[in-house]
Amino acid sequence: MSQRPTIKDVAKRANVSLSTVSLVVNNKSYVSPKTRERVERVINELGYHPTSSARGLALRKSGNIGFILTNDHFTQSEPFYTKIFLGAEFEIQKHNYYILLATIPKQFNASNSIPRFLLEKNVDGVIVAGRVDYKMIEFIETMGIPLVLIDYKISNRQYSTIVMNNYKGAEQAVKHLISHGHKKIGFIGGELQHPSIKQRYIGYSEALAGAGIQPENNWIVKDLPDTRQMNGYDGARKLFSKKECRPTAIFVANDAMALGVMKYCKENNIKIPDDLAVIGFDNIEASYYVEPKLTTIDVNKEEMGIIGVQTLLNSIKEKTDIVRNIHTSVELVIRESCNSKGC
Amino acid sequence: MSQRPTIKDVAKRANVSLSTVSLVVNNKSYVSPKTRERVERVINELGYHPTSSARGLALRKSGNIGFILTNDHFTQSEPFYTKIFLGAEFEIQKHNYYILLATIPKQFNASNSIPRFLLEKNVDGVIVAGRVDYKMIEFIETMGIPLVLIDYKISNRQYSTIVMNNYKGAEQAVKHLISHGHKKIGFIGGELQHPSIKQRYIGYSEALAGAGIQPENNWIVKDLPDTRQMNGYDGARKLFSKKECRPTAIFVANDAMALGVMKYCKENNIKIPDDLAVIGFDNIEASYYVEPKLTTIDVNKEEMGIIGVQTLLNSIKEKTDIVRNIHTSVELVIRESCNSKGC
DNA sequence: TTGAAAGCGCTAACAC
DNA sequence: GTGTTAGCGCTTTCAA
Repeated sequence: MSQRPTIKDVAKRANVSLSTVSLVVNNKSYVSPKTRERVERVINELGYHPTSSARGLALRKSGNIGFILTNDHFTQSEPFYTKIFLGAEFEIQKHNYYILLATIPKQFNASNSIPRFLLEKNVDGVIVAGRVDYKMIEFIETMGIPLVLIDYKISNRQYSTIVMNNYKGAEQAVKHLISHGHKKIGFIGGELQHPSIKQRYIGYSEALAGAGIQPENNWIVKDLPDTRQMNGYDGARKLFSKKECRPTAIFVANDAMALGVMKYCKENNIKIPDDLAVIGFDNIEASYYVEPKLTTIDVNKEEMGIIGVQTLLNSIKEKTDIVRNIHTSVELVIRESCNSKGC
Repeated sequence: MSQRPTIKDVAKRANVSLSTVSLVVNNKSYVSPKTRERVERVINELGYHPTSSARGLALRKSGNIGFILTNDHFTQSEPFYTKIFLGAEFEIQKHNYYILLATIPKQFNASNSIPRFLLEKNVDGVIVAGRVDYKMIEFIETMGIPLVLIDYKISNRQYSTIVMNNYKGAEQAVKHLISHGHKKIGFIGGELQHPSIKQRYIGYSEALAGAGIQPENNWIVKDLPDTRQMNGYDGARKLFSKKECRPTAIFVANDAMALGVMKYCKENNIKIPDDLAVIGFDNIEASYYVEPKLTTIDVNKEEMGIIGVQTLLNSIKEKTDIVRNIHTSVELVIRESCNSKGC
């Protein structure tokens, strides 16, 4: 089997030196049109292409970026992070890079959690998607590798970050409710420490304020341990335990909890959307096949991956340390859990 | 910023030669316990790791495999091929390889369809998922790169192939129908040239034969142009145009067409499952939120990716050209489109 | 058992 | 404008 041609073969055949070929291939410095033409002809004849590892070695660049997320995020059935990943894969191709994927345990452990591509200098930059152990971030930073975080924000530290526009999404949700005539609009949230949930709460509050509505305290449940479905259920129970001044609509901080709310309502004969309008956030897959289909805020996961790649590639190109914080678009998806009849 | 240590640094500090360090790192030949211990200590002190591009250059191996699929397969909303891809990503990590992804146009065009990683010697093997232009396959073959095809079979040529067990799936579907008391079981298929559809048809025929049932000609529609939903609709129309001897159940060669059948039935007041039992194939996402939910054959997409990786890695390791043909598991998913009431 | 040296294929000063 | 040369960091004969 014939070996593939090297730069040497091209040089020999074109009667020029290695460096001339290199110059032609990389469009560097000036090469006379004649020799350029000749070299190019030979390159085509031979089907020459530079070998990536040789070039990588000489340039100390790999042409790859790393994509890190935790195991559980990669394997969970709701394809949130995998969609971000696929969006990144989609975009990276246009830039002639490749993505190397590594999933790591939730708990950082220096001996086995460090992606091999970091150790082996096999990436020129890294995207971290979702919350990972902060030690991981620190490690990447000490290596001096450009870094972009997607759907994860670390307070008090300056990293480039891509997050969905939680504030705006919440605002849209609440405005939608208001436009349907609702005034008593509740909020069910999980851990407010979670930066996304916090922004959604702020969006909720300010949207109400903007409409001149002063929310009652017992419309709001924000002391839930986390954002899983069961907490939505519990939140609804808390909300409806008090008879007086019940909300007619609820903005739930994510779809998982919204599903819990719907379950509670079904069990307690509260009709959605007639007795109660419900609106979620995230547009998870389950949200479009519950009964009634859930109105929610769609998050463009692929876009987050695409913009993450663009942002990272920019910081690789620039040597300066510009920090960018980008909020990606969200969109109200109107389904059935909230209609005008209820007003 | 301190440069990362090289093999040279280790050698110097441990007072040995480069080659000794290399031997230790790679567990080659015999190194005296003393020096091995000393070298290993220094490696840990310095946090040394071999650089992938340097090693790749010396060994003429990249440590990567390529994953090729067509653009339309990558971007289509039904995540069939992306699930195969994610399964492959999941598996590859265990083997200390990386996957480089390339999507190519449906129509092969030598100037722009060839993944860069092939040209730049950046992969040690390739997985091709789904049907691609045969020229692509040929090109990979002439490069002498190990190849595995997933969900694509080329007749008359010997390649390692991973396909779902179409035959068995069809058999299970039909047996399920029979176990519900159905005897008049129809088949709606698309292009029988498609190897998967063909196998499903054979599975259907033999399952009937096994039960001593001789299918009528007008139970069977297999002259449809392709396997899209509208063809299922048309197929159902053909089937029901003849009044006499209608089937009481239909095995449809894929879910997309099954959805078309259901649409036809809804429009023509044929009740599923009471008037007609329907069973599909593929377990696409839509199949679990149609009304009624479709009983179907699940294809384990992730497993196809996992086994694809294992198979490819084996052929990379062996230098011999063993060809493997693997049929991955399928599973009957019982939902609502086919119950006992109808019998 | 270990070391010296050549080579993997490419880039980048620097010289001419 | 183009060639010479010295690396980039590693592996692998071949000697000792």
